[in-house]
Amino acid sequence: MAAAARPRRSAATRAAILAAARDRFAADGYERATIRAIARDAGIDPSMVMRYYGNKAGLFAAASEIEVHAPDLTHVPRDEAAARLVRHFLERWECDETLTAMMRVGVTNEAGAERMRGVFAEQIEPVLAAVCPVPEEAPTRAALVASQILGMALCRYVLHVPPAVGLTHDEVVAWLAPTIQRYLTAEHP
Amino acid sequence: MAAAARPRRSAATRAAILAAARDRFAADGYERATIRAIARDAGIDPSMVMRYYGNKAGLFAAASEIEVHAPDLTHVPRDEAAARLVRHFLERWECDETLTAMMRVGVTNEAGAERMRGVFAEQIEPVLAAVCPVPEEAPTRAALVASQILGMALCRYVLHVPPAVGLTHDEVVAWLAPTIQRYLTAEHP
DNA sequence: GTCTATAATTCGATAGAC
DNA sequence: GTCTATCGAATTATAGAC
Repeated sequence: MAAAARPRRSAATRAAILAAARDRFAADGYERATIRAIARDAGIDPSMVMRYYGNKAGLFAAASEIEVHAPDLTHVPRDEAAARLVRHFLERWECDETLTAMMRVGVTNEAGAERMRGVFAEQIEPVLAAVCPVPEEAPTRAALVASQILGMALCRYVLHVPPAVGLTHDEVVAWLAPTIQRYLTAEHP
Repeated sequence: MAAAARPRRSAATRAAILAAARDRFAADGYERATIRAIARDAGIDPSMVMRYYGNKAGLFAAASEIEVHAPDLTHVPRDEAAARLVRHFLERWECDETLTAMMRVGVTNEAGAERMRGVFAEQIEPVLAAVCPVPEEAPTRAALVASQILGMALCRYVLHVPPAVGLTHDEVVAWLAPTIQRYLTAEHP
């Protein structure tokens, strides 16, 4: 018991804070998610949040690190790329509420919007550019793809529009994939 | 000087409050748009807002009365309906910031989300149902249409994703209309 | 490393004078 | 009909004890 005698729980505490922050930001958005509530959820004192993350903005920045993990489409048959993409985002969205948090904050907070633009530019655009016939059209095509995928996520996971919620994964894929496919590879209209 | 002697400015004040509220809700969302700031913009005292609208929720309810004015599609050639719809919403969105306010609030506030679902059910669904071949498919098709239109509005007017902002009206219509047209009338996949 | 206590703001809402 | 004054509650953030 020389070195690790006293349990240093800082790592665990940090993780608990982050998890609670993601929950709260996802559920309430930036303004209504209070440090106090996050600390209560994490079972620690509000001042610990400040100690570890400086301030509320810093906490959000840490809690909203997004890894979209967009699938590599270069080795997918061209006519299956869109379906693969749609299914990926459905599953991604449903297993990680950070995406909902990012949406909630991105809509009401300029820093959040900037973060979403960053995710788009660094994680979405490059993946789609890899399968885009004309490179200089990639940003536009990626924005179109994003508009449809984010729009479905908005209706389904944030606004809870009943007919959008009621669709199965297969139905969403069947409806959206042809759209995405066209945005990806169809001739510029 | 019997009846209307003293200038009763209540109507003008009410209108000024509403206009300022729409601005603030659109710019800041529900939580950050304060009654004090709205009153300052309107050039009156904060207590007037309370007097006229009871509380903040009442003010938002009044400020977010939405009339989408979706065009009647029953007399439009079937293959032009989608383009008409897309162009209508582009123009509508750019001339009335209430729509942006509704989006900002709908994403972070349950009352706002309920209002958006109401607009969808009462103003969007019926218009699309009128041109939907199979009536019972109307809600699903309307939700798909909404997902694409709201998604583009989100990227373009709220998140300001550069490639989405850079598109002209004609380009947006050219890209989105075939999508909407398929959601409206194509055979259920 | 954790918590108590509190400073400094800011907000929604109310009471009442004019 | 409009404004002044203010209450009570909630927030972020800090200082410091243990």
